[in-house]
Amino acid sequence: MKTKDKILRTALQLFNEQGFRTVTVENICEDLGISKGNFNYHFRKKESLIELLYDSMVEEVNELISAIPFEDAKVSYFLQTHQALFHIQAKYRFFFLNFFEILNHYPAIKEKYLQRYELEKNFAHQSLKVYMEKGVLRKDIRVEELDRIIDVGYVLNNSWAVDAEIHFSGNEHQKMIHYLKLCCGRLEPYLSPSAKKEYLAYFDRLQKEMPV
Amino acid sequence: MKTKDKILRTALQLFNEQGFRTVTVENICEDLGISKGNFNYHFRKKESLIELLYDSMVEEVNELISAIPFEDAKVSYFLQTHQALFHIQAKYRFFFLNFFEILNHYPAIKEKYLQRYELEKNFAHQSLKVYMEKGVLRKDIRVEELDRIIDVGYVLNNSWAVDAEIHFSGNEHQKMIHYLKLCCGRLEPYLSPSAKKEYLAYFDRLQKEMPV
DNA sequence: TATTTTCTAGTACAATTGTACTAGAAAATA
DNA sequence: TATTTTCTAGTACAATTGTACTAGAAAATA
Repeated sequence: MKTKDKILRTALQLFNEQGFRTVTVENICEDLGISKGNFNYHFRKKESLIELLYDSMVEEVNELISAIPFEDAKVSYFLQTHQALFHIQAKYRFFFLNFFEILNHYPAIKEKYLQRYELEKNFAHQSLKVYMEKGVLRKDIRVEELDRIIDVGYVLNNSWAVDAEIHFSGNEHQKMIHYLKLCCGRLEPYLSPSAKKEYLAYFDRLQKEMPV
Repeated sequence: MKTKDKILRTALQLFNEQGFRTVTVENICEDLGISKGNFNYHFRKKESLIELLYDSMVEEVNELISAIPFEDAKVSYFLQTHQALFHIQAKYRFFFLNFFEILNHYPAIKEKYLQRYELEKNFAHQSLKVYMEKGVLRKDIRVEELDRIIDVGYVLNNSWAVDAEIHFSGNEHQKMIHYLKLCCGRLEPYLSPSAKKEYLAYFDRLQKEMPV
């Protein structure tokens, strides 16, 4: 592995553990056993670390989204996608732990983020519409309620990691299940009976997959 | 107003605007037109600013909670209390903008926070139980769903301010309505018919109160 | 092999920041 | 009025941090 990649990997790890503000360039170098000069050769600015890591995350999310099967709408796909998304978010959790501060300090990242936000919101709207048409969701959901479901989803996706860091003490698998339920459960009262069965079955299965 | 209070007020304002990490002691002194030495006389540590501000917030929340009328359960009380809570949170929003970082850097605050968390969670459980008994909420809500409603409420309460800062552009009143709906709307599908009417009427009224 | 490019360590330094300390003004109290 | 307490400004300084720069090693290329 090249030094540049090692730096990125170590930075990500330390950022996730301590928050990006607390971690200094020197911490990263120390942890990695290289000199500050070496770091400086690969990254002139500390900022570029954050931006590169953000870009990596976005790339992973993009790959995930483009792989969603659209033809047949199933709750389990919804849950599966969210599960995968949560894994990516956990991998880059420093970004969510310092959400406001990062967006405030790195205008380039904020702009990218806001662009994605628009795209993803449209995407969510379309998805839910398809779900209603295909009978996964009840058809009598008011537009206002649908909007709220989407908005809440966004807030929860951006903040579950903080809650997990502060409150959750359990293994990674349990954490995943807990927050998946937390975020996706908002659909529960709107699911059609068959979809609700599928929903509950998904989590039963997930619970059994639990690694001892 | 005493210098000490002026410092607290200015600090709060700057923290809310720029995040507590960005704001230096010097910024506060400059904004206030006093010397660093003066600041240092009133507050030996920058930390104590944060802790005092946190305590003020908790005190205001405590007053609010202790004033909740318990005898007759009504949705509008639930909404009213949340509205008041949101005002307090907006007043001290720096705390929520830098939630993870503050809890991570100030163990004293984290401990206080976690203690409150337990208390408030029990409180929420009791409240919802009363609501179910008195027919505000449907009586067939599963325990798991009830837990989720409470957990989601907590996450949303702690993170709506960040979302507002990043995404919302409107006046304070509109902001309040938007995020009140966002957070409290999760009860909507569980409300009894009469309570749902009350719920919708509350927001209709709120919308009309709108200051031009 | 000779030359160029890539990489690493080490040093230096400016900028930032919190806070300790001193001197004396202003206010309160005896 | 004399004395004590509270408050303010100003200076000094240590600690932290990011990054520029130099010298030379290591690797790649001609």
